[in-house]
Amino acid sequence: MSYENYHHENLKAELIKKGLKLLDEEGYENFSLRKVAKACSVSHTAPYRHFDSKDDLIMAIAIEAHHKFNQCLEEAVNKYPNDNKSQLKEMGYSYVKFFIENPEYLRLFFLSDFADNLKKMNHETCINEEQPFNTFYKAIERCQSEHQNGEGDSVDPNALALSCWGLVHGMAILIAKRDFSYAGDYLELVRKILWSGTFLNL
Amino acid sequence: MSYENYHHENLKAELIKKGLKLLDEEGYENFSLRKVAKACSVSHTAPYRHFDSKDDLIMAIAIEAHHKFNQCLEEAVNKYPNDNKSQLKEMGYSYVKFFIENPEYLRLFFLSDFADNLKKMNHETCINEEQPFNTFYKAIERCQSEHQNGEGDSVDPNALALSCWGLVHGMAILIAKRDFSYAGDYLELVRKILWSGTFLNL
DNA sequence: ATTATCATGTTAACACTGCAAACATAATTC
DNA sequence: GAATTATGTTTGCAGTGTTAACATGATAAT
Repeated sequence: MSYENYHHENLKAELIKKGLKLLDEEGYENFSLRKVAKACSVSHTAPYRHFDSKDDLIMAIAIEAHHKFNQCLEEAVNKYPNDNKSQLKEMGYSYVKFFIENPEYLRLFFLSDFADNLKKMNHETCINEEQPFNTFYKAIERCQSEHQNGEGDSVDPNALALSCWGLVHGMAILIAKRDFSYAGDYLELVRKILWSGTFLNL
Repeated sequence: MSYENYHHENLKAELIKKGLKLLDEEGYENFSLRKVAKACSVSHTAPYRHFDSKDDLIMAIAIEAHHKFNQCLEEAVNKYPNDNKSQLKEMGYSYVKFFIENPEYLRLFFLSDFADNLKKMNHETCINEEQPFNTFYKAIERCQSEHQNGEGDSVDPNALALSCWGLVHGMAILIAKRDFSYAGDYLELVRKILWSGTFLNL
């Protein structure tokens, strides 16, 4: 009993898809609801049947993008099923690579106003998405416990997590935004840093 | 022969000042030329006598903010006139502290579209501002040369610079944007990380 | 000194934006 | 079959960046 084209079959999904594309192509500042609507061949207020506001649509787009990101990180983990340290290094590498390949996601993930809203919302609704970095965080925790077993010296777990995460996060941003200029292959440089023996005490 | 109030004495400076304040108070997304103009008690097109566009004004504001930032970093350097490593650590600390205290500058510095424009512009005009991180970068170079003298092992200078800068940059962003949640004193944690003996091979 | 020019402001108008209200019609429920 | 819901359109408003036409204070040229 398929009603092909009720009005638009599945406008909500298409808005997200075309929105993500628009964001990629024209940048965050040039993103507009009306353009997305036009891309879907629909009136400029139609999106309001599916999203409360512009930020609401952007949030949906961001969640979609987060899925890609999480998938990317999980693939890295699966490469080394039994080696926590290698997992973390590979994830750090994928982390940087992801934002080099999708620089527009940086703004989408971290620096739009909605980012705060996303945090609030998820507290109430979908806990799954609350920490898009769950995978990353867990790997750090695993390394922490492993490391603490090894020696008596108490390494502050928070310090380890922050420095670990901060390093890849910072490198990703510096490279993606081209604030750090380097003649060679950036990803190779990152790989060298992460795989060096002294990387963050690991 | 001072003509107090030709029309406005020094509107350009006031636009930058009030603009910076507006940016601080209402955030990047809520910043508008018309609000700045109103804050200066002037018509909404008056800014166009001093700035080509909205981005042009924002850029001027950003340069102003960069001055504050550079000053902050230089003060850190001056604390340890003869100790390169301590300089770098203190700068890293100030780096993070600055963005914790001025979170709105994160967007202004790194994630607005204008950031790219700023880079282009400075290539042509004011080279001084091209690298707002000159101070930071130089300190890294000094540490590099010092370290390389010590041992024969060749530490890739680029790797050292990227990991060093990336670490503080990433921590600053994670903390300022509250992506990294921690019960204690963030700055104390950062201090611990930077002053730990194994910090980035230094 | 008068005149022309420049600097700095204002007002009017345009296209674009997010958003709300009133309306239309397909789909679903009772 | 009637009432209700879901999804779309049209209309309208306030706010935005930007341009053009105009006014006038300040400065330079003659």
